[in-house]
Amino acid sequence: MKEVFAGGAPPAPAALAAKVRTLAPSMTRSMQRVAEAVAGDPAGTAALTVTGLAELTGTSEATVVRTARLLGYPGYRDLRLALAGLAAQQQSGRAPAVTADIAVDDPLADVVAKLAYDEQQTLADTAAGLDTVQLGAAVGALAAARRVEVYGVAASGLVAQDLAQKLLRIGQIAHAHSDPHLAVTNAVTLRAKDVAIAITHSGSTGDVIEPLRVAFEHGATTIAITGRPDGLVSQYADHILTTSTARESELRPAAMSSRTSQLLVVDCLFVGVAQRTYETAAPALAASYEALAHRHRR
Amino acid sequence: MKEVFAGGAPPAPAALAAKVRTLAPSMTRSMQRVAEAVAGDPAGTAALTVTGLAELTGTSEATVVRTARLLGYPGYRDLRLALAGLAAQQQSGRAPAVTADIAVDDPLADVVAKLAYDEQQTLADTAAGLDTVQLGAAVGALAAARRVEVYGVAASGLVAQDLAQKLLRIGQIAHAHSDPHLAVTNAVTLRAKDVAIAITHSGSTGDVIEPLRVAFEHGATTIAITGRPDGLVSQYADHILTTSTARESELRPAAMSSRTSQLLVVDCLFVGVAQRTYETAAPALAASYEALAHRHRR
DNA sequence: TCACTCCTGAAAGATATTTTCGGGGCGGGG
DNA sequence: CCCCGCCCCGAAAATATCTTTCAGGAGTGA
Repeated sequence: MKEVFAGGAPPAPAALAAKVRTLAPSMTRSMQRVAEAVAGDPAGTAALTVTGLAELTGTSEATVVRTARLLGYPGYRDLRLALAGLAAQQQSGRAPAVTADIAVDDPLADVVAKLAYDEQQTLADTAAGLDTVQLGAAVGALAAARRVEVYGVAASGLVAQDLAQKLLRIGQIAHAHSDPHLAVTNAVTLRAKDVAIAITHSGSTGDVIEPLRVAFEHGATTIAITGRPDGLVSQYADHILTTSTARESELRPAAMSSRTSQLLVVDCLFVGVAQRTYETAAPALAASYEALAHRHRR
Repeated sequence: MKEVFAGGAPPAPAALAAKVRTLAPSMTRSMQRVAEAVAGDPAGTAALTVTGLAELTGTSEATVVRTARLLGYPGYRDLRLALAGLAAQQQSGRAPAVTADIAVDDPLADVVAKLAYDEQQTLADTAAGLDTVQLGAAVGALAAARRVEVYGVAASGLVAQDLAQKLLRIGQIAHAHSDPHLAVTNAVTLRAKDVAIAITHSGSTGDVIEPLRVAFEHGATTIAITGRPDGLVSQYADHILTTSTARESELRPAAMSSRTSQLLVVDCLFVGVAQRTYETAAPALAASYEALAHRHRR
């Protein structure tokens, strides 16, 4: 039987604690015990059934239901839902501790939260700081490129590989180099219409600057992805894409956030190029997907 | 066979939307309808009984309960409580997620904004969905490991390298393998106290599963980082770390968000291990920083 | 086409919630 | 001081809701 709830009063979301105080005087003793338990530990009581809450407060199911009614809910079931909501709010509300640095004795849950938060922050900063004009120019150069070479070492080397992998999948000729000698050797062979990209957080990684310089001097279009646009690498870059830098700490090396930032830039480049060369990129993407399908079992 | 969902899986409050996306592929059609309704309108569905939700989605009560179970709750009742919590958070919290797909003719500024937003979302989902118990177990195994081998191909291969690089910097013996044959060859040499990690978004990449299986059978501790905890790879994993999956589109291949998610997990592992082995990790970090300093010019 | 597996929903079974109903405490009047 | 009546209270019945079982049936591979 569906009992239509009388008064137009919709259940209270967060005002529950207040309501308890307001109505407490008009409650009987046992109902007060129930209300008290509910207001004192929303999360805990939300996990209990009527019977459970009745036992906890030393009362009966009937009293629990009566209390729920008095608080403005159609029944205990609805009070319980409201409690769950309240608990969730309280839970999410007390999370501002994540702005702190990661400490040696932080529990893992905190580590996860802090890392996620920091990386989100890095992404926001990068997106805000990215010069879309420079990005557009870089995309244009890539889309028209005959061949693309990407230079990066260590953590940035992985980003370089990521970019090369992506460009390959949309039919571009792209390679990543992390061996500085081979990179220079490779750079010597570049000409106009070729594009060279250097990725370095510090902007002063010699092993990466050198091949970019060589490419630059041989007439290739050069792009730098760096966290220090005033760094040495910029001297040889036609287009400069700036990544953001987050504060680092002992347990959170700079490589972590710079990588996140660099990857976002790389993704933007990739999508930009894919848009510009959609006619060829789309089939290439589909084809590479198809070709790999049989490598997955079951 | 590793139990994927049983035991230590605590119900997820905010991770629900992410969990739906993660598990959707392994759901049957009717269960997907239920999951979709739940993820699409938490507040609305929280107000419904099993029967109501079954009718709304055109399925049966049994299917609704099955879906709740699959999502990690003991039954529908608990799913409903979680939904109420989620609804409350959305209500009080930030604006609803309005993620438009990236279109071919989006201006670059939009591309940047959308990509950044999507990746932030992915990070939040991953953090919310990460099982800290599993993470803790994985960290423990790594901290005590004599030797660590990481397997991954293509995009996941880069993540594997990233993890290996990081572990090396805190004095662990770690290597990444992307050549499947060499990986298997390597896996054969593993023993107890060694740790093998497989990284695969699909959970069914044969080239990565095979070395993990070999390592598993040779007594090494095995860890899987995957977006499909129900995938084949989990059979050979002692610990399973789940990455989140964002919906993908033509211009935004799955590799993009899965990589972001995987990297967060890797970072968490790294920091966790660094904490546990702080005595040796801190000097190692400092030393590697020092050793690279002269490679930066000016 | 057939056998097989696995999804699916109807209905039985188990729990949880709500309602009913009578016992009993407490205060006021006799 | 005792009796009466009011109303709070909880036990248990009644109802709603959730869970499990079971068998039909769709889809799939041989």
